[in-house]
Amino acid sequence: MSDAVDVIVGQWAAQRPDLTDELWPIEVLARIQRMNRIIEKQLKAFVAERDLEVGELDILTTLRRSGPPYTLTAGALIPAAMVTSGAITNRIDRMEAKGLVERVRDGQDRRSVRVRLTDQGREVAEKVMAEHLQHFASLLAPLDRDTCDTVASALRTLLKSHGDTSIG
Amino acid sequence: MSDAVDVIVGQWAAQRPDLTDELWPIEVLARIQRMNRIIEKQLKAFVAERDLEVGELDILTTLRRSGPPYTLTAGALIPAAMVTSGAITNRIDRMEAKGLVERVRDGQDRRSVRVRLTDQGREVAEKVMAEHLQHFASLLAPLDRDTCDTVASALRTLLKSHGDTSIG
DNA sequence: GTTAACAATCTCAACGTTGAAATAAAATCA
DNA sequence: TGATTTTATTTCAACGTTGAGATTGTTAAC
Repeated sequence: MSDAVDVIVGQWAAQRPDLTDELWPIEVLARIQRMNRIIEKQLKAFVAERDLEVGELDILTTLRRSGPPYTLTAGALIPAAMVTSGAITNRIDRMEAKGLVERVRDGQDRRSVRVRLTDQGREVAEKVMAEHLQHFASLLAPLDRDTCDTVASALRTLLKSHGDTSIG
Repeated sequence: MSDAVDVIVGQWAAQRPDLTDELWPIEVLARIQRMNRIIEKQLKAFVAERDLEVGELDILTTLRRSGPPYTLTAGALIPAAMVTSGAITNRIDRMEAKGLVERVRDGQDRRSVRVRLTDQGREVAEKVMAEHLQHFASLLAPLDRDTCDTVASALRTLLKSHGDTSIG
């Protein structure tokens, strides 16, 4: 059976037979793009039920998994989230208003802003992360673990080749 | 060697050992998300060199691969692009201003808008698509064809399970 | 043939991100 | 010390998308 990308590739093969041998990258990359849209849509619904935004969940989990004292500089959050500095400032603003994080000026380097999970923020993070993992698992239901491992490994190779090797 | 997602998973395993067995979905889904950001960034640079937007390339290629007369209704473009109707309207507006497409009112159903590639639009599509495929291939350089096929197959299964089986 | 239900597109305000410029602090060097 | 460069964050206008509602046209029911 075919998915939407099979249809796309089939149309190209019919329209431009000369390109048939060069369509294979679409099979991978277009599927990553389409799957990403599905993930984002699912994630949006998931966080909406918990009064969060997708970007806020991102900050929440990044701070939680960094371990005590659940504090990172704004700058460290940029590569972790793969967004620009302006987006991080906005997210912290919103989360600070919600009481999930607080800004702490660094005594050593007053240019830096240390973003710290509040007690409430940590509570939310603990609860949401467990649910988030179950939700994520359900999205992968049709694949067995071996297949997931194979895909993960290939994507790791790809990400490394594009320099996505560190988050700080 | 490890990528950014390995670091993330490692942090979680250290912080929440009780969740260790449930982290595997991250290995796949976080990598899809991060790879998607890289694809989008690459694509943005690619189209910028050609005076296009990513969404415009999407419309351009969708119309081209639909075959003569290179015409689809606005509604048909929605599932193809996986965006909302408002986004399609905006894209068509911009592309019409650039002379890449034209709106043709359907004589049969005057609610419908048929979006047609202009001659210029088709010329751009032909040229850009070949370059686009080469660019896409270069993004997958570190993977061999068998691996690509395996990943594509797994993602196809995933997409089908989420109902992404048709584009119109 | 009129009314109601449905369908396709457009409108528009709200939203989050980008990217460049501004601000402010620290580090480097003369 | 003072001047310059570098670093960290914030600001802000522009941009594209979303999602709800408005608009316009079609189909179905009576």
